[in-house]
Parts: sequence; C-alpha cells; structure tokens
Amino acid sequence: MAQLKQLVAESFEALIKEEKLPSPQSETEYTVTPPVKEEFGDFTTNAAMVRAKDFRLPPRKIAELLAEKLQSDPLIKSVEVAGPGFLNIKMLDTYWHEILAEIVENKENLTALYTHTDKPLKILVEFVSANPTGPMHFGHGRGAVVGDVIANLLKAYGHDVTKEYYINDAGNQMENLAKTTMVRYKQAVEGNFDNNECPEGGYLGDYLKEIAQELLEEDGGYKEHDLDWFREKAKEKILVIIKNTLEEMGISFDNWYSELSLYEDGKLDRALDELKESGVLYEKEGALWMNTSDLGDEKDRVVVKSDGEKTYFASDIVYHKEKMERGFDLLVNIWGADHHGYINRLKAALELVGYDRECLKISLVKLVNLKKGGEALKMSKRGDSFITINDVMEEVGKDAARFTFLTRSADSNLDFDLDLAVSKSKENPVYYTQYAFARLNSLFVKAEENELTIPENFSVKDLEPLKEEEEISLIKELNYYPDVIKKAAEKYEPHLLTYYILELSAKLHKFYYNHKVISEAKEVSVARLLLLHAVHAVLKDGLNLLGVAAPERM
RNA sequence: GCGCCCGUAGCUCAGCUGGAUAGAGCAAUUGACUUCUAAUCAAUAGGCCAGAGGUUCGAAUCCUCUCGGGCGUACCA
Repeated sequence: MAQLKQLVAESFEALIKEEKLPSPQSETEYTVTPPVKEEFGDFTTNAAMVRAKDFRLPPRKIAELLAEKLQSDPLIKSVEVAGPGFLNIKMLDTYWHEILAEIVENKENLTALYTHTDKPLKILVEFVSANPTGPMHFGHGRGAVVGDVIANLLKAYGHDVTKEYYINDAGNQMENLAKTTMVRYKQAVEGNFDNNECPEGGYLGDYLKEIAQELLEEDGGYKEHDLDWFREKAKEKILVIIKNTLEEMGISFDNWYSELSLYEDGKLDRALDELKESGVLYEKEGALWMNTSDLGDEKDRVVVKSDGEKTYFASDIVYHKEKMERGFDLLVNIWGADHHGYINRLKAALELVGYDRECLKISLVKLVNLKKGGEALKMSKRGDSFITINDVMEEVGKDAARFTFLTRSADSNLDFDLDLAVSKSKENPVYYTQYAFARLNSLFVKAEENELTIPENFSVKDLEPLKEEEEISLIKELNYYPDVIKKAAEKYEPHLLTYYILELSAKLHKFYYNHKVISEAKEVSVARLLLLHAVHAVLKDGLNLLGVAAPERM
C-alpha cells in the first residue's frame, strides 16, 4: 500500500510538471486502501476527491488524469474512475505473486515481516493483579486474556516486554482474609461452617473452608496460630489457586510483584519522605495529601490517613515510580473499567514523581456479566457463592473462552451466557479457525503421500499458475497481516487480530471448497501448496499470538 | 448532581483518525458430500446505525443536546 501511495504521489508530480494540473494551493492528505468491496479492485484511493480543492478542479477531472498516468505502471492492470471520484486500481497477478513469494520465504519466521525495530521500547505490561483474597472470578478472566494478548502483540511488534502481576497483599482486606481464615480453621475441627461467626467484610466462599481444612490436615490436628500466620498461609494457598487458573488459561507472568515488599524494606516510607521533602506531598487535617488536582484529577488525594495508615494509593505511587526506576520506557496497565476514575490520579502521581504522564498507558477492559439462561450470576468474593473462572473453563474450554473474550473490543460491555456458550460450542468461531488450520495440515499429509511437496528453492515463476479469484484473494488477505499486527499493537486492540484470523479462515475455506490441490497439474499443485503453506504459517502465527491452540487434527 | 464508556439485523458483536449499496456469526428458510476433513461452502430473508440538530461535496463515524444502559465520583481496597 505504501508502494501504491508513492506511485500516486509521483503521478501527481508528473502531472503538475507536464502542466496538466496546476500548482496545488495546498497539500491535503489522501489514503490508498483496499476497497470496501473486493469487486472494486485491489486498491482504492480518494486522492482525486480530497485534493479537488488543492487544484481547484472537479474531482472526476483529476481522477481521469491520475488514472491515465497510473495506467502506464508495469504492475498495474487497470485503473477506473468510480462514484464521486474514487480511483479503483487493479494490479497484475505478478504483483501478488511477488508478495506471496516474500511471505513464503519468511514462513518459518513471520516476525521478520512485521517486527519494527526502529525504536523498540522496554515495556512493562501489568495485568490481572487480582487481590489474593480469593480465586479469580470470570470478569478477571477477560482482563487476563486481553492483557496477555496485548503483551504478545507488543512483543511481536518488536518491543521488549515484561509481564507483571502486582499482588495486593497489604492492607485491610488481607486483615479480613486472615480473620476469616482463622475462624474457618477453628470451625474445620467440627466441620460446622457457620457464616455468622465470620467477621464483617469476611470472605465467605467455599475456598476458604477448603483451605482451612487443608491447613488443619497439614497441622495434624488443631494448633494455636496468630493472625500473621493465617494471613501468610491463606495468601500462599490462594496464590497457588490463582496461578493454576492462569496456567489453565495459558497465561504466564515474568514477574510477581508483592505490594507488601514495598513496606518490608522501608522503600515506601523512604519514598514518601522524599516526596514530602520535595514538596509533592503536603499535610492537612492530620493526613498526608498529594496535589493531584493541578494535573487533571478532580481533587487531591490522601496518601497517609490521619490514623497513620497508608492508603492503597500510597503504594501505587511508589510502585509505579519504582517501575520507572527499573528502566521501563512505557508502562501498560490493563484495568477493569470500574477503575477508570483512578486513571487521572495515577497519571498525575507519575508526573509529580518526575516522569512523563504519557509513559503510563491504561487500557480499560469492561466487566463481564456472567449469565446462565438469561439470569445474572454473582461474582463477588465476599458472597458465599460465586463462579470462578475454572468453572467456566471446564465447561467451555480454554480456546473457546479466550476466543470469546478476544472477539470483542475491550471497551464494550460483555454478556457471557454460560448456557449459550456451552450449547453453541460446536459453532463457536474458534472452531471455524481451528478447522481451517487442521484441514491444511491434513491436506499437506495427503499431498506428501502423493509425493507433492513444496520445492526447497522456489521462485516467483512457481507461483504463476495462481490466478483464480480465490487464490489472489487469499494472497491479498495474507498481505494485510503485518498491518493488522501493527494496528492491533499500536491501538492495544487484540480483537483486530481475531477478526483478521477469522477473515483469513473464511477465505481459506472458500478456496478449499472451490479448488483442488492434489489432483491438478503438477505446476498448479505446487503453486497452490506454496500458497497454502503461507496461509498455514500466518494462521499458526496469529493463533499463537492469541494464545489459542492450532490443532493438527480435529 | 458531575465525570467516563456503551447504544448498529431477533440474539452476540465488527465497522468509529469521515468516503461508494452499513458487515460477520448465531437463530430462520433453501441448496451442495461415491470428491484433499460438510466443525465446510452457496443462496434467501432480516436495518430510520437510540432520537434530534449541526459541520461537509459526503456522517454509523466528528460536534451539541435529549433519552436509555453500565461504571466511577472515600482519610475503601
């Protein structure tokens, strides 16, 4: 596309030089893109319309001049003026063969096609960071998958990416967790779990009962323990549960960062003291505040409460400062949309501790309403029953669950009906794509049985037999891949890749239905195999980035 | 009250840095397997893009207002 744009630009210059066009009054930007409908051609440009004012000429007049000029390019088959002044450009098959050849050459390492290396950044992607007070609920699952794929995309695009989970293991909630665990531990002796004995704000889910029982067994009978012991034990065991869940979802982290560790080595106090000295923090009514309201926040925020207790915000300031000190150029946080009110204060804080607020990119993921047969299900850890992500994974499977999250833009609300997801599982789009992949594998095996393989050294000439509509259409689709990765990575929108993968799968299925590979003349078979190997490679690469399995058979 | 996000086919959603007749999947109707995997393909039907103004050659897309839904607005975490 860049190449085409260059060509259009040159045509403009030539026309001006030949005095067929007057000198432009201005330079309006135009686009060269694939057209909305394939029958319009291979590329379309709005140049003539957009630049009508530049030349003070009617769009169609400019379009006709441009068309004539472009016609003479050796790779262009035809140029048509359409509608209000669009130029529809059709390329010769050779153009597409050359593009395919490049993809086939790189099929073992597609990253070469889309990795940009001019300015790789050191990026920290922090996501999930669910409190260690209970198993992850389904809403966390969406953020987890989206964060994971954003990290994959950024890495694929060429950045140096670290994935981190921030463990909120300090503060009041952990106190409640410890107290509840202690009660449950005592109750486990009798096996009678009365919720009324639990503290207010306690965690009533079954998981703590199970954990209490485990602790009792490990102790070999009831023993006295203090609250600290329960806090540590509960956290430890819940983190194991969380890690297992993440593993089941195919998610791993490079780093687990404990909030408590900020407290333990005095980092937090030291940092706060420094900020106080430098005048970033101020005292008022016995509390310590940060002046965030000058920097886009609605009001100033309390960092240390009048009772001396530090707020969650305090550790967040220091945590993010510390992230920057570790040498990252960009911090990407994936948050649930319910935290959006927190964005401005954290960006302000980052600025106040001396960094550019643009170093922090916060990507919001809307919460999920889990339903069963149209009825909403509870997802609060404090309630006595809630659906964990494991429950859902068991029912719908990892690939389907991931794919479901990834076929929606993160900022739209998502109703996830369990009954629907399960009943439709055979028709889930994920199988559509996986089936396309499996079909290719199976075909390659069959081809080999017929002694048909792709040549070690091939040339563009080997691709010449490719001229069917479905073949060229597949090549065009393959050609978009690097752009899709770029766009998805730059916009932090994984669903763009998902939709692309589905589109490519559709084109593959269509080709597969309409054309044979093995029974054709040898040159045709080989050319098609080369094409299909490219499709295979892109599907595999894309599914891999999405963290969805690419099965050899189905 | 104020702030942010969302409102597109019966359902679930794409499309939003303005472009041609608004797309896909599911559900509905119909057709295609003695053929490299029918978990597929093809066709039909389905829409005042929540509503009203505005900007322009051109608006689902940008601006303003209204109405619906979600979320946020703590010396909570």
